Amino acid sequence: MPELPEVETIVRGLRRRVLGKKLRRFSISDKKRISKPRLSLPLSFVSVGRRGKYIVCETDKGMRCIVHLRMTGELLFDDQASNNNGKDIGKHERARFHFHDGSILRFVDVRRFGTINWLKNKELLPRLGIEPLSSGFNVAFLMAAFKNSSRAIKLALLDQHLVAGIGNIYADESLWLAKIKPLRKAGSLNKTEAARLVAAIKKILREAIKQGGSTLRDYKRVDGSSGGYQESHTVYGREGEKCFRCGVKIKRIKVGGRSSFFCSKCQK
DNA sequence: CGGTAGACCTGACCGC
DNA sequence: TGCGGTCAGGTCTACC
Repeated sequence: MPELPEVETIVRGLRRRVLGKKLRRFSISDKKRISKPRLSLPLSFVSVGRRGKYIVCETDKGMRCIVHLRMTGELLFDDQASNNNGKDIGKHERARFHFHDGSILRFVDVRRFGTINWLKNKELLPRLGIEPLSSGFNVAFLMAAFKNSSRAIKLALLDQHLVAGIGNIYADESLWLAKIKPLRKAGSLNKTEAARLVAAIKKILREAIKQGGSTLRDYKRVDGSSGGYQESHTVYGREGEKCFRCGVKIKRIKVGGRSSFFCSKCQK
């Protein structure tokens, strides 16, 4: 489900709600892909951050809690008063963080691909590429990273070891804005195109964060509300509809097995 | 190493 | 109403 903007939105929501709170219990109801920790409780979350699509919560007890939502994971915060009006989230709840003030944070995950790992501080996160919103992600970086690469540009953008956080939606949206076909060989971009792509990625990710991410199905903010950026999608999910730039119908193809939407006229 | 297909899961949706 | 096929914001492994 979530890509960088969705994960960033969740992280910002978590910061306001759980930072400094005392965790008194961590319970698991579906242990698949969730590590069974020996925690020294209570503990406090002293920071909540994001690396690529990972949520990283540091504690005051020398451990970090690393959450990856994969396709359908959600983190939903309930204070004592409201309970997110839980419909059927109980059915897919997989773990729960219980805080001293009675509030809880639920990990809900229909497809059960999501992961929660408690790591000692010295244990490393998976190796990840550059953050696309960092200053180091620039034309020089992209030209060097793509040099001699014969794979499709879209696949390069989805490679988390190269750039961390871009997924299927924002790859398509960025390529449309940069006027580059998803199947172009990554190594074939010239400097002008690389510059357009870098600018497009940053612009789209920033705007998507501003709108709280894209909700197509499962993704929700920690308060249960939906994101708004799906209203701004230019190509993703718009097969057969008119390109906002040139009016030609948006096409859908498979690239690396993933649905890819683009305009065959204005993306070169 | 690159490229690809399949695996991991559940549910929604579509056509018959 | 039911059945089968297809699809889904992600990533990992096996195999050519």
